[in-house]
Amino acid sequence: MAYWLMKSEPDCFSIDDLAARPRRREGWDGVRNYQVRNMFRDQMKQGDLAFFYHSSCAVPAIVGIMKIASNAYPDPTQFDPKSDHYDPKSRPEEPRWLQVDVEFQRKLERPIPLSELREHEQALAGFKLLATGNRLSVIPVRPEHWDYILGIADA
DNA sequence: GCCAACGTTGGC
DNA sequence: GCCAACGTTGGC
Repeated sequence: MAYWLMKSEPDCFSIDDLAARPRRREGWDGVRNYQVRNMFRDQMKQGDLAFFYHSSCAVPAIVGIMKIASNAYPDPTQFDPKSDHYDPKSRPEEPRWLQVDVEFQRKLERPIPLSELREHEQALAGFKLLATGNRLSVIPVRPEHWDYILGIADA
């Protein structure tokens, strides 16, 4: 089983929004980045766990945990002309973009701000969230980093 | 295949 | 709102 971090702007979709969904599940749609698409397709599996990260907001932070509730499948918004994520170049018989379903697990005891994670640079060496210029909305998390971050949350 | 221009992300 | 970093596009 693998661990991940997935970003969302809370003004758009927050962890509370996920917790309020029927069955606490939602499709993680709208990803339009090939690297993330490939991670969905090749590496992410149902049953994996992911941190929910709030980005582009007053206090960017890891706020909770969700479970990957499906394997990758075509993102329906790419075929919807009314969607902000519509991609006219993608064809249903050859979908370009994938999504997974996610299911709320729990919030952390407290949000762990990015600024606080940076104080643990040494323990979290190699964690791509802390790399400058990182813009991927889905990031793999090494098991030891996952455990370490949970330790910060409990402290 | 190169690379300049442009658009987007996301922290601050 | 600014700007650095990065991805994508398109001309050649």
